[in-house]
Amino acid sequence: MPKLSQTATRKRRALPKAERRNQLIRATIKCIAKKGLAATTMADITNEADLSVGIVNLHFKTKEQLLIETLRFVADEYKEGFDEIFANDGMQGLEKLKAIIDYDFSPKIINRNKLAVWFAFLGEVKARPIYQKICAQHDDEINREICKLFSSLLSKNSKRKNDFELIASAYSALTDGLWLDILLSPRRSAVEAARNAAWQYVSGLLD
Amino acid sequence: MPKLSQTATRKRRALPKAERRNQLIRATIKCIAKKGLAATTMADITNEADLSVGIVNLHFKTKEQLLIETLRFVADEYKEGFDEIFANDGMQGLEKLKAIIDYDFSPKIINRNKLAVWFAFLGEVKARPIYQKICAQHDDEINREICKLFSSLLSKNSKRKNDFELIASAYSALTDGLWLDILLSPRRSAVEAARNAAWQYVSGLLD
DNA sequence: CTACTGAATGAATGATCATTCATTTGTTAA
DNA sequence: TTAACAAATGAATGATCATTCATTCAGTAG
Repeated sequence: MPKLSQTATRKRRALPKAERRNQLIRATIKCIAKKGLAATTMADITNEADLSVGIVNLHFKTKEQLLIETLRFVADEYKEGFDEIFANDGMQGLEKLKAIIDYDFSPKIINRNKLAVWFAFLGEVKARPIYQKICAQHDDEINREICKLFSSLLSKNSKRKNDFELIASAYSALTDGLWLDILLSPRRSAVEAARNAAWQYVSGLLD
Repeated sequence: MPKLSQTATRKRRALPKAERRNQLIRATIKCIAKKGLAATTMADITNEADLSVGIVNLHFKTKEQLLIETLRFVADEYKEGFDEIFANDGMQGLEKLKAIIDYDFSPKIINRNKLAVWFAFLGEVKARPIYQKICAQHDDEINREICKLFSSLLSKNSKRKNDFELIASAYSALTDGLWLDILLSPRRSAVEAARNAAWQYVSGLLD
């Protein structure tokens, strides 16, 4: 029986592969947030994780692979929470949209480290098709869901009935832009203001 | 009287300092768009400019300095066009806002190379205060102007009279998000759709 | 034409960094 | 307990890259 946990874990303890990988990914997130994508080295990451330099190449073939899986980790994590809301049949229409907005500006998502990682990778997208692919995959699915949601919400509104695609993409863009805002100016008030701005946009559409 | 100009410029021709600097900045923009911020080397830049490796350190002290001035170049260029519109007293209120939207999605601004550069630097902002400072400076001024504009536009609308700050920041975030969208998915239709989305947001506020 | 100035060059340098792999050590099955 | 395995280590390696600076050369003044 291994007694892991708090108690002065000795060095060199072997961990299940999945755990080590997660540990390294978490360290990578911290490093990218602290030093930027361009400047984080393997040594930074393994120091942060308190492990030896060779370990990344053991669990991920290369640095590039670790970076890719780090991006995937952040993207998947967002998507999971999103899917959970969408799969909840207890909520309908406006209620569901409200839940999405709450989620998008909840502490789980508005974590400056993860925002920094997300935008660090986005910044390289034009040059690295693989990053683009990872980001685009989720974006497409999310956009489809948001589109459906607005389509049903607006079906009764004769004036905006047919604009739901435009509105859905504006909504997504607004969210991205507000996240960027929060990353750029981390005032305490920014998150609340951003949530209000998103909500105001939505409620403005529905009256 | 020096006779510079067109005629079959031989190699090694000395150029006014400002011209060389611009040439190097333009080359840097191309390289960042092509290879990403993390991967562009001095050699890439000087190759692109068809000059020797030593020249960056001659005209800019360091690579970092060149990068900073490249960011400033892109930021200043946007700001200049923006200021021109705002300084034009021939336009008022809604007309001015329309001009801003047209500008924000005009070919001059929607240039994928420059968008790529812009977001590449934004992606490093959390780690590099100097980039953050350059971006924030313009953003603040622009936000103030947009705020004033919405304030006057909404003054007659009793329902939204007091929301102009929230609306202004939502508008700016929307624009950023739409730019990011265009960078990520360079469909031909994206620019038109983005302009429409921005315009729809604004017109929705005013009725 | 000659001498002078300073812009431009690019080979050389030294620093940084990802990756490798022989060795060490923890874990587990027998 | 021991043998076999697998995880982890970190010194060594080689590649990449920013920066330097002695040299070359274009342009200009005398």
